[in-house]
Amino acid sequence: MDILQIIDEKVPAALKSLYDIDVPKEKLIVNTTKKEFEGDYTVVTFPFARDARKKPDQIAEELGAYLIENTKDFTAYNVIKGFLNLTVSDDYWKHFLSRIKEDTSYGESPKTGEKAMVEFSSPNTNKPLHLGHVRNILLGWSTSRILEAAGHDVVKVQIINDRGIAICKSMLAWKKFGEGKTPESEGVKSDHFVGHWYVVFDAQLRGEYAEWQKSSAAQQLLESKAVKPENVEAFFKKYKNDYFNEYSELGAEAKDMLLKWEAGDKEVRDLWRMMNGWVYKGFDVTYENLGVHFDKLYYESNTYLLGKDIIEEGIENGIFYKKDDNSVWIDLEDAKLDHKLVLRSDGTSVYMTQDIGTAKLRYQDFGMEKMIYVVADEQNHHFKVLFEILKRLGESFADGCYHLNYGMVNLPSGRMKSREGTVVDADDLMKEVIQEAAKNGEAIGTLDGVSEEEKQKIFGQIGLAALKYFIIKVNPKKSMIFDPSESVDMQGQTGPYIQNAGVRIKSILRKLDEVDFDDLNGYESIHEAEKELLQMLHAFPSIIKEAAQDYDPSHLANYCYALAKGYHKFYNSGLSVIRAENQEAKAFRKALSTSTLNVLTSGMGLLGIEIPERM
RNA sequence: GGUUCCGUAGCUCAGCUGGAUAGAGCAACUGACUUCUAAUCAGUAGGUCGCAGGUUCGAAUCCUGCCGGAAUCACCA
Repeated sequence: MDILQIIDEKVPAALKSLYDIDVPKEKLIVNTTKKEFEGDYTVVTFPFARDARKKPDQIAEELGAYLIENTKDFTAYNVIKGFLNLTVSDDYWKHFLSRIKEDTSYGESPKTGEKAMVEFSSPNTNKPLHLGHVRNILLGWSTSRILEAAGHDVVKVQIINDRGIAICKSMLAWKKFGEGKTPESEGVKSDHFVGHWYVVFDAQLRGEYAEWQKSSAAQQLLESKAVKPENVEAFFKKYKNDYFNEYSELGAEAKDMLLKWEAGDKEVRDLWRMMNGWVYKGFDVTYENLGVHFDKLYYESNTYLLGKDIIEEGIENGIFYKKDDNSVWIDLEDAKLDHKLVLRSDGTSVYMTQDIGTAKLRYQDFGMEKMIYVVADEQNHHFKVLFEILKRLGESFADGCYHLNYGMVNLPSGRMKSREGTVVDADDLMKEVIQEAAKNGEAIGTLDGVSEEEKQKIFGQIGLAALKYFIIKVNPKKSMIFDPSESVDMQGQTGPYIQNAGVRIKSILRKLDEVDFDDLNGYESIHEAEKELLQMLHAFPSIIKEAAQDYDPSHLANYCYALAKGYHKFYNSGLSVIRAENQEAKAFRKALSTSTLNVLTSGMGLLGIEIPERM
């Protein structure tokens, strides 16, 4: 039985027997004992003092004595200022180690049968993926894996924003200026090729806008708005969107294209299919390189009309109301969310309408109990409203909806801006970290005998580990500063550091001769470095549960680092595995090393990080 | 202005439902490789946990108010 369960049961029983008091669960605080004190687990006795009408020190003393007396799993205790430090028997630890040493699924919970859907990535199809997507994808992917490990059935989906004005801009620019060029003809990765035309469009538009600013129409506008000369520049900067909609020729053409698309115009649809095809082909490569995939893709072009019928129905049920101008709203004031428009006065839908419809469609497709949206925190409000509406519509999964919001990724120089060309491209980024890993690897020279192909694979694993870990170790809620030079760090609290612990173990296991695992039961006196590892290994299942419950992979990332650090420490502590003092020690340390490797492999695997054979 | 999130070492971050003297990494400095992979380890130095109150045996953690930063509050997507 799990030692923490034993404490959970025995301590209340002891208090009942000693003082005839009943302690509620939340008053029982158990921590791992701090390094500077003797013991493994600590019970805090302050919360019992009032009911027991005794001093904490005395309670701790009596409780400790009782536990030693009545359980075989504790061998010693000490009391310091109301803290009862318990020492767990070596036998318990040896049994624990025997149990997990060959269990590669250690840490996973049994299947709950509960179905969870995770939506992540969900890019627009007008340009390649960038650093912001990378954070999103890594969060979504690892959260999916963690939920699986916690026993859920997980469906990984994305909604691809494949229609709208943005893609029309790329399409229009290619049509006008592309001269029939293709990704193949230019030798460019196909999503980057499409992104190029988006940039071209913006450049053309800016040129057109600059010209227009000198026109009489522009001057008239300035006069009518009474813009002062010193404010002209700022005014035009802000006015750009209005210009696009009201004056721009290119804007008119793009909007015309969008209308034609909606009308199903064959030429526009063909162009759209071709350019989106290019984008998907490029995305596939990026996803593959990142090591992620999806179970089901939803396309906005198929879902953007969904939800209208739900709104119509909701009007009849009094959930929505219609204004005089025919627009449809929902009153969410009692949920402190104001009123929200769900259908425009011309009857067309907005984002919210579509999301309501898509949610329902997904429920029809999969019948999930949980629905996790991995979307940046700029949309917090949107999701609050969405979930509230789903609740009022009586959707069964509404309570299981969760917005996994994460903060923006900024550069040391500030926000990424596409206009200023500071957007960090996902493909470039991966290439850079892998190059850095290769540079370091060649310098260290540990792979000198390895084939070139194998080397490239390993450098890829190391580089990606550095990048992924750098991003995933940060609490999602926090906006993060992404310093490219730090993201390629391979020392200290990094992915490669953790990989290195695993690689060390693999190297030892390769060289280790046959050992009878049963011998570990005869091992005497577990050392401190070994004990620390055991305690950390012991905590693994609860770390996964916690990460799943909080939808926070960073817990797991930090845990993996602590475990790797523990192993490096053990490794350097003079306790040799191969040259262990006897067979018992060898068996014990082999089991300890194997277990650590298994947990590192599982834990890092849940983060989407592999541990290479050597490095 | 309303709402939400954030503020911990020079920098990047941990710190679980309140628990012992607030921890890591980077950068700086000192040491350890004919050793089981030194992408490692041991050590030195670095702090008014934004500020002020409150709750209590105990607060970085919970509550309130300020200060500073971010996001959002569209008949945009």
